[in-house]
Amino acid sequence: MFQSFFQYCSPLVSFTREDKQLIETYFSFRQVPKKFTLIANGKIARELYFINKGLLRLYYTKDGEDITAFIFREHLFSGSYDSFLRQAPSIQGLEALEDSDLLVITYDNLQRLYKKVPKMETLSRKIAEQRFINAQLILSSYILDSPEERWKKFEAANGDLLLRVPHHMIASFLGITPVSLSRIRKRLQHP
Amino acid sequence: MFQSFFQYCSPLVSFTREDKQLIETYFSFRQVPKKFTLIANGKIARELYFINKGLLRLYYTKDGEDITAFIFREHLFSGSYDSFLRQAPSIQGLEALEDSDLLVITYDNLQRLYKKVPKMETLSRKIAEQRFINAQLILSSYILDSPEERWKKFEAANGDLLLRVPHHMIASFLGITPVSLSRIRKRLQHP
DNA sequence: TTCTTTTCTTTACAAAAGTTAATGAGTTGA
DNA sequence: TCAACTCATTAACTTTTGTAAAGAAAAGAA
Repeated sequence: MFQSFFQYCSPLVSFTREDKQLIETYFSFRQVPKKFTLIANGKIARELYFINKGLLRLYYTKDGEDITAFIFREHLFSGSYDSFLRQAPSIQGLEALEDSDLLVITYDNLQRLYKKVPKMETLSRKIAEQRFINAQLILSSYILDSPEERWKKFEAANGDLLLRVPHHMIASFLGITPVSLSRIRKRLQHP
Repeated sequence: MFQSFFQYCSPLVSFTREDKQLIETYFSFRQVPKKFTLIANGKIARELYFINKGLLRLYYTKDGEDITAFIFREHLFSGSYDSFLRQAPSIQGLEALEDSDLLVITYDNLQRLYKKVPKMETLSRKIAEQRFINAQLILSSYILDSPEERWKKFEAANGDLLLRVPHHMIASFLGITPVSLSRIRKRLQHP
């Protein structure tokens, strides 16, 4: 149950056997079906999720349309961090794109865990840093690359997702319309 | 010298008098002139800067052109975080847009400080979280808003910078060309 | 299965931004 | 002071993307 979680942690902090046993008691396990909404836009994100199996999508809603902010794969932490960290209403929603198995920790439990296991603070700092670096990377791609280049990079890095996720969700993540994505794909097929 | 630094910290962590005195010894003071390069593209960022006075610009270079990634104001931490955190070559440069007064801490000193003052770990985590939230905010503006809307928001939030920073640097931050920014400004003047 | 919904692609047209180049105002520095 | 440079704006033209609508294929529900 916690195997891939501690595998994810091990390059970041070294927990003792006792640490691990304690940490496990602060998490709960949850299975959600495809299309299940974990965090609704406007609500406060009280939980963070480690994905054992499945796929979660973080999205904005604008003019009644969904715009993908990020797609989380298995063996990653996921959540509406912005809302979770500030404990303020979320401007993003989080939903399952596939039937998913999740490890869940609440905000309050995490704060308690910081006090019980100080190394959790280090883990949290490193995850926050990683997420920052990642956000920075995506942002730099928006700043530096054309939509076509962004598509190429996405395809190279996440080719498998193309079979698991509808293209219009990927298009909005790339900052373009499905129509434009279709044109780009056509352009690249017949160069 | 450290007044605005501890003022910045106080909502995040509460340092004791002894903490503060110790922390001060790990920083150094530096004055740099306008146009001074603090971190060159390709070098590893070994330092982080707290801006007592002045303005710093983080930028990418693509095809020989500068593209602004962020503009740091006084009373903020600044640096090429990506490079600093990973201690890997920077894909960004950092330069002074005005004569600036900086508090400087090195990577090694920061690691030592974590051990001496554990609360620094909490401060670092919270700063990383803030920076993540900020990157997220900028990214969501790229995803959700048109260039025209981004300009309006920038003007509303950072109107004072328009007098301190050349417009073409702001244009590249907004993801458009100076020509396009000029058109947008004209369009908004005569609606 | 059959029917409905979702997903993906295509077309034609409109709108916006990029590119290149020219102009003029304002600064900088020798 | 005067030449050189930087910066902002404008124009003409090209390229790209957005919008709206329609049809085909695939997936899901009754």
